[in-house]
Amino acid sequence: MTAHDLTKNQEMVLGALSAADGPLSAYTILDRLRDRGFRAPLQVYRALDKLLDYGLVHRLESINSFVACAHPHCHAHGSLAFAICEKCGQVEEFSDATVQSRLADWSREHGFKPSKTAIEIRGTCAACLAV
Amino acid sequence: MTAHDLTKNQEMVLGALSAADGPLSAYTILDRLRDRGFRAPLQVYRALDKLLDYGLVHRLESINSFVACAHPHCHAHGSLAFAICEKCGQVEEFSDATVQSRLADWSREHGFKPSKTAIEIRGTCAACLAV
DNA sequence: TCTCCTGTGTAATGATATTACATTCATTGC
DNA sequence: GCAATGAATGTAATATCATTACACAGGAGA
Ligand SMILES: [Zn+2]
Ligand SMILES: [Zn+2]
Ligand SMILES: [Zn+2]
Ligand SMILES: [Zn+2]
Repeated sequence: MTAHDLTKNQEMVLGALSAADGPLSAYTILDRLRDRGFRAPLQVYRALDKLLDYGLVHRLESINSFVACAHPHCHAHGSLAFAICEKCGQVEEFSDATVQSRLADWSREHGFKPSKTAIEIRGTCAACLAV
Repeated sequence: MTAHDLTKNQEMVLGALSAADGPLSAYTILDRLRDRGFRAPLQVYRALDKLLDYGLVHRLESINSFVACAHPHCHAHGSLAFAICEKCGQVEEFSDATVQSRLADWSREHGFKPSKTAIEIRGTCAACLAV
């Protein structure tokens, strides 16, 4: 895993996501970077595209948001799973080898060639349940 | 499972989804029902909300679309999975007990209370690979 | 230098989803 | 029957998310 050489915009977008305590929408990222020169959604989306390619950022399909990878140095990213708290917005990123292999089995058995898998559990996190 | 008494709008939306050969976006449904009196997105979204409640329709988070349940009579809908072909748009709905239980395990171990789970594999289906 | 490729800036547009408010309709209790 | 209630509907406006189109800037290599 080579350290990617990020451009200025990519650095800023990744910085915004890393600084956040939860996932951000593209437009929220834009707002947070306005005083650093960002003006248009496309600047954010273009940077996100690359960061997604590099595996430094993940997209949460069910909430149209993006989150910095929790384990960017570990390349073991097969099909990831996310637990998303609907109360506080916190996200836990995890992966489960059994889940991955079961889904891979299904794909093989059905002649389906997977390209990208989304596993997202929405609910309430332990901290919010404890309140 | 009691047969739900669908309203006129709900019937029409479900009908449009059932007649389609793949998932439809809310606005596509709207277009297909314009000559049956539909005028505004909200008419579609309201019907979809109920149909989702009843389990007659599923939402595909990763493509912002909706699909009629493939097994509406079988109530075994725990956490479903979908394989979505990016070439032809066909969707296969399935469920895997092992996947479900592994995700339930993770949730229990982390004190996370799940409410809705999305498992969506995008890729290329057997038919499209065969071309 | 010329060309190619990547990244960037900007405006406009397209696509998806919700809020707000008024109205209609069936059900229930009197 | 008739008022009260709650569910469903109609419509407009707005909010949110994402892409297309086009012009320009800079670096790498022929
Ligand atoms: Zn990650
Ligand atoms: Zn929480
Ligand atoms: Zn189903
Ligand atoms: Zn296909």
